[in-house]
Amino acid sequence: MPSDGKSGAQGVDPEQLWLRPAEPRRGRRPSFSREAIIAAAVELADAEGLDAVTMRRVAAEVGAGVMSLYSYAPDKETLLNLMVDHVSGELTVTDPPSGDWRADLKTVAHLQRAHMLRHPWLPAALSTHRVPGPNTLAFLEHALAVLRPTGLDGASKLEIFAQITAFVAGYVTHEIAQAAASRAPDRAAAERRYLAAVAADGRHPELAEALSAPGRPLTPDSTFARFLSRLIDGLDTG
Amino acid sequence: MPSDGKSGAQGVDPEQLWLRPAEPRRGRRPSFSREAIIAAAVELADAEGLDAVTMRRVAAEVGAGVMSLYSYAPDKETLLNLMVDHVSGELTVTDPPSGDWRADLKTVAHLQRAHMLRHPWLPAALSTHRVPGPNTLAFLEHALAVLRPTGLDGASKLEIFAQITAFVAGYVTHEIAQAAASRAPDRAAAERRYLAAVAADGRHPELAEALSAPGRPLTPDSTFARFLSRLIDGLDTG
DNA sequence: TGAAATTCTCGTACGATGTACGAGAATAGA
DNA sequence: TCTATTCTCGTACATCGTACGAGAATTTCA
Repeated sequence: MPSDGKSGAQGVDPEQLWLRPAEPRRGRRPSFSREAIIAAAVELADAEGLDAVTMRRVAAEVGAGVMSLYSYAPDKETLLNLMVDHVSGELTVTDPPSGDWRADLKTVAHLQRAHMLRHPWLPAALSTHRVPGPNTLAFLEHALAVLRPTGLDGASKLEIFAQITAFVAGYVTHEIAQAAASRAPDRAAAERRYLAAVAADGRHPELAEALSAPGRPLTPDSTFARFLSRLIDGLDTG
Repeated sequence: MPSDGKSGAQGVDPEQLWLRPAEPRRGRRPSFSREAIIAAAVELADAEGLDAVTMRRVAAEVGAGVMSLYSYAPDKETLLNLMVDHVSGELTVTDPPSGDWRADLKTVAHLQRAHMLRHPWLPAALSTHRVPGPNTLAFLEHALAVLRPTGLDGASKLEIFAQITAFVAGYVTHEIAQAAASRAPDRAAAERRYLAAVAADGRHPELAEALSAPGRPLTPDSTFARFLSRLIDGLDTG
């Protein structure tokens, strides 16, 4: 499924990427498949993070030469887009909207959060690679259906979906950083010591008090639900 | 202001970074300054984006050899942290909290948005480099003072500030992407054509309708204010 | 049945990046 | 003046994305 797809500007051309028919019935048959390459890249990212996804490592994983990858994706940025849409295939929604659009929208966001926690590289990849593929569009279609009862116009519905997604990505990014910090106790302790030192300098009384009276520790689940409710319950139709 | 600062784990050690006294009164005197290096890096990022900030280019800008930079910052990640805190110096707040903490918190968020629009690389840098320096902590101190009337505990106040910051960063990221798209008309047109093609395939009726009935175009300013209000007005003290 | 056209494979090579190393220059205290 | 300390920076290396082009596989056409 190769092609040269000349593109004048920078970035990824969605038409070249997603609307390409599978025509070539001549010439040497492909030894690999786009699917296998994407799957290998996703596996790498899941296991070792986005930085581990190099063309060389992906090629080694599928047993191909490095440059063979370029027959299946014109460049790495495209490969990242393909990865994002690939995992978005897990976001399949079976239930039709219930009619309670706020509840449905919260379900959408919870699905997204679980999805991003399963693929921790997603928030970072999403922030730079935003060419929606078929799986992403299927999920968008569902979100728009959920928002139908609001009677809002198209631009508003799209904006709400984009903002919810951005919110979830931001939240999960933060959540993952916290979790990583607690898995590196040395670093977390160093940060606590640093903040304590700052709080003790007398010029940060509010910080000092906040650190000395922390209150009950917050769980990511309930905090997420709380912020999400605030955001969604505040949405008004019209 | 150099040092070797051995750090066992990965990442940046906040104590080594921000709590270092200026002791060395022996040996060759520095030819440059941390300030000048950071300023040059920020200038580069403002003008050409984060990718333009390479050690070589920063060094050239300051008139130093590449490796001289490493006397002022142990590695590039540290330099990015320094850049973030450097520009956060612009976030100085003079007015004390008014007592209307919701209004004050909205002002905080609007300050952050203006700040990030002035330094479009900030959201990306923030998502990976989160070791708060003195300027960041000063702003945090102000935010905590703003939240005092809520009577919330420390962890909740810190969480609210983190979430507001994440929300603003997410919003501005999106806003910048939109603006960049409208500055690359070819790409925007290609994306529109692509979405129109998808909408015409019959399997995306909601998307088709959303695109055909877009409604009044949304301005970033008012959309931001609207989402922010939803988020903040929904916060309850208790 | 060739010959030509097409398509995929992948070794080699190039420019860019972050930074380790260590020799040399400058400064301070003895 | 000697020695310890601190900063400067040329060289070198591993790693990255990917351009190039020769060779292998397969189809189409004469």
